[in-house]
Amino acid sequence: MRVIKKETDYALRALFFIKNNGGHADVSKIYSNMDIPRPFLRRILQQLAHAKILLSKKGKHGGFKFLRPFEKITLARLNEIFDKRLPPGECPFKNKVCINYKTCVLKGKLSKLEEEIYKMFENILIKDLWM
Amino acid sequence: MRVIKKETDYALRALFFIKNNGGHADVSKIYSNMDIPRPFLRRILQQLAHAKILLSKKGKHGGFKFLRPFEKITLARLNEIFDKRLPPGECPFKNKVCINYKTCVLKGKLSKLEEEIYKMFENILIKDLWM
DNA sequence: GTGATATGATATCAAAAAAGTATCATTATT
DNA sequence: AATAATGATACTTTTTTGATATCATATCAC
Ligand code: FES
Ligand code: FES
Repeated sequence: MRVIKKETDYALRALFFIKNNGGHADVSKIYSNMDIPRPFLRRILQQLAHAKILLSKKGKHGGFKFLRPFEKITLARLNEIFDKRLPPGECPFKNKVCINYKTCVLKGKLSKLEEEIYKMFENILIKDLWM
Repeated sequence: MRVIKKETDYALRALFFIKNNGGHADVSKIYSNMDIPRPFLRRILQQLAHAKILLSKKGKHGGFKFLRPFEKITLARLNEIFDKRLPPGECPFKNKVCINYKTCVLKGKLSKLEEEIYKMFENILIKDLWM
């Protein structure tokens, strides 16, 4: 079972590096210190900036830093950047599975299950995954 | 996020059908009543038999029936047939991610997370997903 | 025992998702 | 204006999932 995907994992590591680098680093710095494919890392950092976890700055002496204190970032928050959640009650299978979509109760139960997993993730701070 | 895969879903439905069919059915019967690709369904039933959820019988008047009462079958039990669990403490990524496998604590935390999800699954009876 | 009928085992193929790459545009510093 | 960083985004490769096909084996009716 794959709990999180590699993007989430890489993000976790990159954030850890930034924290240890005084809260600021650029792609080159992170890349030269960790075994993450550079263009992939770049895209991940961009997504973190997009998600307002990091703040990016272009040009010389640019790079990434935390937009807000990292202590409160949860796994849920990080994970949903890279592993999109279904809208509640939506069928996780590209239809055609249930005979009747309208009367199907399973899709609700499955999305409730995802909900519960996310609740679990809400209680996990990424800083605790670093230790 | 994909909580269960299609195989698990199909298995769930097939078992539901068998239950409603008096606890016994063969592939043709199930196939003609549900929208599951026949050879795929066949393989899934074989796996259920292998996992001792169903008992199979070959030849004329053969088919599948529950080996034990279905009431106690959990989602955990069903899911792990189709979505193999990592051995505890094992890295979910094909190595090369952590600088030092031996000192990595993350892999343990991730496998603990899977553990917790499974605990959740242990408390879900498949019969409750049918209702 | 033989033929029909069901599953067992397993190899292969196709589609989708995840992982990884490449490129050009834009902005900040000097 | 030149340089050095990220932004945006399209593309390719690899892996996983979903689906198929085939032959072997067991059971039953006759
Ligand atoms: S409609 Fe998708 S599970 Fe029922
Ligand atoms: S070795 Fe895989 S997560 Fe650390």
